Formats: sequence, C-alpha cells, structure tokens
Amino acid sequence: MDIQNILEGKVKEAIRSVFDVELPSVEFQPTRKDFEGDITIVVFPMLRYVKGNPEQIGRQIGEFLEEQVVEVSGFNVIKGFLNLVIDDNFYLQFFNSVYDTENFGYATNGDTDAVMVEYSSPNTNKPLHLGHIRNNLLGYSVAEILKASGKKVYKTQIINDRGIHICKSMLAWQRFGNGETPETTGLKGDQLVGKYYVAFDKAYKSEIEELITQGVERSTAEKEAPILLEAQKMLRKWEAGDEAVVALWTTMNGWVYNGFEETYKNLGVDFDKLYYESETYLLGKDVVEDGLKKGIFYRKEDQSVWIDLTDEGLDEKIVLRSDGTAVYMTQDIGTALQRVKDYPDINGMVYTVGNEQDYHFKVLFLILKKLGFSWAANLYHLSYGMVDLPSGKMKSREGTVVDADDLMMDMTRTAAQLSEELGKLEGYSDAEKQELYTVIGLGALKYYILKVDPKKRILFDPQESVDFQGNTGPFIQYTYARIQSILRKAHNMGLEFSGPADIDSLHSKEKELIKQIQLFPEVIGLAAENYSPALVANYVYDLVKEFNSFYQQVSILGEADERKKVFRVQLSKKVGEVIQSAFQLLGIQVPDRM
RNA sequence: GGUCGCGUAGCUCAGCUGGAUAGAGCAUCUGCCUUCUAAGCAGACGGUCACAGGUUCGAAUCCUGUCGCGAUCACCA
Repeated sequence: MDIQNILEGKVKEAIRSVFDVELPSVEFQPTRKDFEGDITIVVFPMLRYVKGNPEQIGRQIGEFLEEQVVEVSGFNVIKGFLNLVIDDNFYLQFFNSVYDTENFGYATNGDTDAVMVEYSSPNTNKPLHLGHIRNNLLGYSVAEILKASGKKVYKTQIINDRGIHICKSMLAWQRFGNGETPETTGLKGDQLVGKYYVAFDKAYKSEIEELITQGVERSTAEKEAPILLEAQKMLRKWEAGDEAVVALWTTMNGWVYNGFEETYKNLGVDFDKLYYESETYLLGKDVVEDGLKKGIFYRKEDQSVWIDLTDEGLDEKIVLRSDGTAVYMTQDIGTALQRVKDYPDINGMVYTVGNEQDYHFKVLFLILKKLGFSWAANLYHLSYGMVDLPSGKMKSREGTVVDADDLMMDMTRTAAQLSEELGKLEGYSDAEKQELYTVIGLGALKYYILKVDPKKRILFDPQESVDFQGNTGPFIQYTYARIQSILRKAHNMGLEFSGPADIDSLHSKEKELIKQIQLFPEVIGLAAENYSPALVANYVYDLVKEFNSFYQQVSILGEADERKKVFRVQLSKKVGEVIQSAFQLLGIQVPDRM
C-alpha cells in the first residue's frame, strides 16, 4: 500500500541483485521543490555496505526501479540523491481512496486504554488570564489530538477551591464588600471575587507599611499584619468546618464557577470530569504509609516522611509534614490514584502545567513509578513557557494581567473592525455577523498561541494585538471560506462532484496538494507523540499556502475540460475538509463565509 | 552555586528520526482585483543558525564546554 514500503523492498532487491549485499534500511525524504521528482532516496548511508561511487549506485538503483516498479516513471541522480518521479496515477489512486473518507487522517481502530488530560486547574480567587488561556488551549488541543490518534481521552481539571488564597478574597469581601453580589453589580462572579483579592492585597500592603512606621521589621510585618493573621484564622475555621465560613466559601466559589463556566464556553473548551481540591487535599496519606512499609519512603526523627532521590540526581523530598498533614506532593499522589480508581481504563495521564513546575512533576512521576503503578510509565508533563508582557511578568495581585474575558472581547472587536472595512458580509444579520467575528477573533488568538512550540515562552504585546495576515488563524479560515464559496458555485452550476476522479494527468500544483494531503495522518501521529499542536498548525498553514497558490494560478471553475473542472472542485473540497479537521484539533472553528 | 529549558533574518516563528543552495509571515520595495472572495498571489531585499570545539561522507539538528535569557532548588501551592 504505502509507496515507501514498496520502494524499500525494491531498493533492497536492487542492491542484492547488483552488489549481492543485504541493506538493513533505506532512507527516504520528500524531494526538494527545486529538483525534479517526488521521493528521494539518499545513497550515502548505503556506502557503508556497498563500495563505489554514490552517483553511479544511485543510477543503477534508479534504472532498476524504473523498470520494476510501475509507480516509478522516471528518475535523476544529483550527487548522492536519487530523485524518483512517481506516476500521476499513484497520486490519483490515493486521492480517490480517501476522497469519500470521513475524518480522513483520524485513526480508526481505537485504543482500549484511556489517557486523562488535565488542564486549566485554576485557583478560585481570581478570574482567568492570558496564562490560563495558553494552558487551556494547549490542554484541549492535545486532548483532541490524542483522540484523533485513536486514544480514548478524559478531559479533567482540578479546581483549587480551598486554601489561603480564597480566604483572602472572602475576608476582603466581608470587610469592604457591602454585600455586593454578581447580581447587584452585574459583574461576572470570578471578576467580583478577583476584585476583592486585589483589595485584600492593597489592605495587606498598607498594614505592612503602617507596622514599619511603628518600627517593626519588614519581614516581621509581612508575617504579622493583622489582616493576614485574620485570613489564616479563617482558613483554620474552614478546615474545622465552621458553618458561617463554609457557607461564605460555598457562595463565593459558586460565583466563581459561574464566571469560569462562561469563560470556558467562550473559549470553547470543556471537561469530562471535575475534581475539587477541597475533596482531594487529604488524599494520599495512606499511600505514603504503604510506601513506608515498602521502604520507598523513610521517617525522620521529627516524624516527617521523606523520599531520597539522590540516586536519580535529585534531592530528598518531603511527602508528609511532621504534624502528619499532607503537602502538595502527597495530594498529587493521592489524586492520581483517585483518578485511576474512578476510571479503571486509564493507562496514562497528561498534566498541562507551566514549566515552573518541571521539577515537581519529575519528582511526582518518579515516586509513582517507585510505588510500582503500571500506568506510571505513561505520565507526561505538558510543560509550557510563561506568557510574559513587554512590561514583565503578569501578577494577579497587582492587577498587571491580561484578563481572559477582556482579551477575547478585544480580539472579537478587532475582527469586527477589520471585517467591516473589508465589507464582504452583505446579507448577513447582525447576530450572524457577531458570531462570525467571534469565530475569527478567537481563531486569531488560538492560532497565535498554538502555533508556537509549547516549551517556548511567549512575549505577548497587547498593543500590537494579534495579526490577521500571513501565518495566522484568519488567513486559514479565509481560505476555507473561499473553498466553501467555490463549492456553492459548483453546486449552483449543477456540477456533479461525488464520484472518483477521472483525469489523465495532474497539474503540478494538483500533485503538490495531494502530496500535502497525504501527510495529514502522519502529522496527527507525530503531534500525538510529541503532544504538540504546533505541528498541526504549521502543517495546515503549509497546506493552505499550497492551495492559495493553486487557486491563484489555475482556474478551477473556469477550466474548460469538464473532467478536470470536476476534479479541481473535488480537490478543493478535500482540502477544505482537511483544514476543518486540523482546525478541529486546535479547537478553532471554521466559517463558511468571511 | 546545582538542575532543567530556550538562543535561527530588524521583529514573530517553522525546520520530522543528522542530508542537497536554512524556510514562512510581519516590516521595506516591485508587479497583479472587468474572470472562482486581494484577510490573497508572484517577486526583490534580508542569515558567520549565540560562540568554540568534537563525532560524521554530511551538523541549525547529536556530544562537550563558554556566554546570554528564563525557570526551579520551602514541613507554599
């Protein structure tokens, strides 16, 4: 089936018959655009087994292949590179075989094992910001890519709904809130709660300054500011189950959840299962006991429990405090186990968390492996770089963040403004226009973030906003819309474009397009293997570039030859489908018109 | 200081398991809307792939070292 396999066998055969040597493998690569040919065989690696002039060996193989393999219709040799010309028929056959395939590129035979993908995982004391957007987009997209590669996927987030951070917001709301609610203020719940988190910080800072003027050391003042002590007291009350505190906590978290839900909906991400830290923060202690018995952990004199990872080049790490309470690590161990308990088919997990926690996850995964869980072999920390602003790091407490809701609205507004200027949307209702602007604005934002390697840090300049030209979401969406326009016209012309393509030879642009389409399944596999939406983004951009060049240089609907015309429409349709599929993997919608 | 990541055109980024003359977009310049949507196309300009060694027939890619930027090394999460 696969041309490469056929060729590999034949090349080995050629070498065997001419030189009487067995080759272990053959190296292929797509032929560079500036040379004639489609597939290139690199002769250099063969020189270890076959003595001689690479150019001559290449020619001998080429002659053999041209004679013996129907798909090979010609060849040329340049230095050690044997460029093979593949017959148009091969590409046509491939095209016909996938033309009617729905979800072309997606793996069909599903894996019985499931993988759980965690992303977002916000604190409930403030609204989502640009950093969360990157997290959400990455997590969601990787989940979609894994699904497309044949895996069963559960999307989840752990909501950090307890701790000192939410108590700070609660306390500030009690003090300065005057009973404000989302209803009375018209603010989104998460925005309202975030406002009080900032208010807390302001009050805290002024108390520190106050103490310092009274002659207290700064470090002491920071620890003993009354409002902070009060917040800590509140946390203890919460842990003791104090009714009033828990009631307030429930109310305010409820506001935040409503707000988050709206943001997630706008962003287009969702979850199959939610975990709440308030329900999981005590987990993991029993596992630690187990680990102690197995000798994986050890207890120090003060009763705290540790693991020694110095053999692995890491440090010693605490897993249980001397007072017997859990640390972050303990919780994460317990939560992982809980997930496998809830979904027994899980055989791997992906954690979408910023790269400042690289070390933490390295340790966590190592511990889980040492504890002997089979699924621990398939844990992946989807680590990504920070999103920084030209002014520096974003800090929620100081209000120097790019708010997720604001940003999405800005992008939509920019899209609207641009569309108005271009003025192509006559006949659309205001509601339809608004929806389209959202699709485009979010397309720009999502693509902008997903096209860069997750590992790299992003410098986000809100002033310059996000481009709509070149390697961008809207450019790709635009191409898709243009294809839909062709299909509408073709339909109106009464063109029948469902059967197999029936033409004699391919235009070079057509051939290039089919080659590009052919790569899609491979790209999905690679993206899944590397947990990298960027591979998909850059692939679809190449496809779109190729299509635009085709579109601009050959006539599709104006082609005189009826069979060619039909084929070109079919080809355009398939390109549209691949664009749509690829964008689905990125969580980006695609418009019929723009 | 130890560990991890990053460093490619003026700017933002691609570059798959090492392969031919390192690719896009933005910006600057030149053409192209009476024909399928110009958010486009064709082209020009722009690079000692941070630096120095090494492995290899062949290195942006692999190894070592140096420099720069970032993160991390809590009985915080």
